Amino acid sequence: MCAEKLKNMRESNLIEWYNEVVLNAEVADFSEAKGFTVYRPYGYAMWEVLEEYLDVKFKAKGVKNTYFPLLIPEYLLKKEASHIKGFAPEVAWVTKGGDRDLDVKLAVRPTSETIMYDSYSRWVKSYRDLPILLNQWNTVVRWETKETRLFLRGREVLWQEGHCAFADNKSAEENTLDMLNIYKGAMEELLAVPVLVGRKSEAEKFAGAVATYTVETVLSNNFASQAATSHNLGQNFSKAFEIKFIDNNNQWNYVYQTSWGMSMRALGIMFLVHGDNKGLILPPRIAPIQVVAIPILNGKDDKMILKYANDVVSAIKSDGIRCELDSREGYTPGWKFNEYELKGVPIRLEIGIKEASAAKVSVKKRNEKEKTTLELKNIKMLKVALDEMQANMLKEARKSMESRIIIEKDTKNVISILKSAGAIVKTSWCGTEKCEETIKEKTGATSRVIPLENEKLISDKCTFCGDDAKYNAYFGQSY
RNA sequence: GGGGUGGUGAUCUAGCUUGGUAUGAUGCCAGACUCGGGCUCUGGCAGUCCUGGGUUCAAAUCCCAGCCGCCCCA
Repeated sequence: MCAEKLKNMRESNLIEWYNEVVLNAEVADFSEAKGFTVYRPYGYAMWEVLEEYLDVKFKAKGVKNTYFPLLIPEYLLKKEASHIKGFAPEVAWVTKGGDRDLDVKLAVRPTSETIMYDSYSRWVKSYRDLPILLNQWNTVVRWETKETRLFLRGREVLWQEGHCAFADNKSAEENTLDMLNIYKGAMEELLAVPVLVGRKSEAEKFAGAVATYTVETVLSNNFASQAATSHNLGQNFSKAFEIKFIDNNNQWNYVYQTSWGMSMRALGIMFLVHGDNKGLILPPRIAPIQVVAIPILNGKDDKMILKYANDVVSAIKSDGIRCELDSREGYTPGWKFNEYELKGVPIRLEIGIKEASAAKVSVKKRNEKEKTTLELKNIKMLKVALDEMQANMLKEARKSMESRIIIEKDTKNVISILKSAGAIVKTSWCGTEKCEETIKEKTGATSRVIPLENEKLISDKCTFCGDDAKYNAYFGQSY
């Protein structure tokens, strides 16, 4: 892709930029099945890093991995009323086996609560069987009818879904917040994307949940995007699915449940938050290639340069850094520079005769303009540089996020800002579904997140309807 | 549902008014180049011109029907 094409595109049309970059950086691709994404090795490698990070954190909380069926019989899906109501419009159905019609329609799971909780109801008899702490890495299908977007909105979602059951509500709530905290960590520590943490409104919460918690992000076009959610399901599902146990007082009780999920979408958000007009900029911790070394040959010292470059790369690898040497022939160094900038590789080393003969390397960081040089004996400094870059990216992203949030209580202003996606607005709100519906009609925006802490109200009255305000909340357009 | 607009190698594109089997670029392959920012040069590869039908000696081009995409309106 020529640089001209990307010029200023990020500022003028973030989504167009995003598509160009994700496709050309070979992160993901469209497929012939409309709305279904192909994750290419470079993109999938990032998912593997995220997966490993989360898996370790989940297991530290006692969660074990499991696998449940892809298909869910219709009657199971219908057991919890608000759940099916929420998902019905986007469920894909299997109605035939070969050319025979099925007696019972099978839903391709849009999420696995129902099929899992049916099993839970048979597994739980006593308080000794609790808690159940399970997670699965899988995909779910939701038949989106709006335009699909790579990573952000696809019909098949690659994710993890955790499903826990407890003897009491306190444990369930604690688990919900624990997981929310893990998601916050993944976004901020790993992806260097700052998040707003809090609760979803009645209208925005998960179908069948008592409370939904979210980590919400803010993009450079002032749209918000939900990166992960954690739900306290209370006893809604356990009552529908008869998940009962006898407690230590010989009393029957329904379990308290949670479910929580993070998907590939988190990566899409990261791309949107960190790129520039040359392409992606990957935070070092998620980057499949953290350092790329490009040999610059001159025709007469090639052997020596390549040997030196290989030695350098080995030394870097032995420090635990994901480092590659790109010695492909037929591509000029300039071509490779552009290629790796597009792919967002954090650090590029240039190794030619100048470097090889002086025992040093030229270093170019993806997020800085100037090239520097580094003595080979100090090569361990790359690790420090990567850590610094990771920290700086989060800092910069946080600054950017904060600059896009406006605290405002003037109704007219708020409406006009929301309508034009001029910012994310924090304001005081009554929190009712009816009020949110009106806001959506007027502006296209929705409530994104309600802070967890008890904050001082920006105003006593709801900015939108004038009733008594209950809490402050963030509003905005969203993907 | 109504209206508009488009469909040409893997990708983008010219040609269509005025019919004569397709233009250029990117790409891919082979090679050259003191290969330090997508360089340059040589040769080659690559197309059911969305599908079906019609008109014609002859259709990417004109006509009809259909399919698919995008935009606008309901």
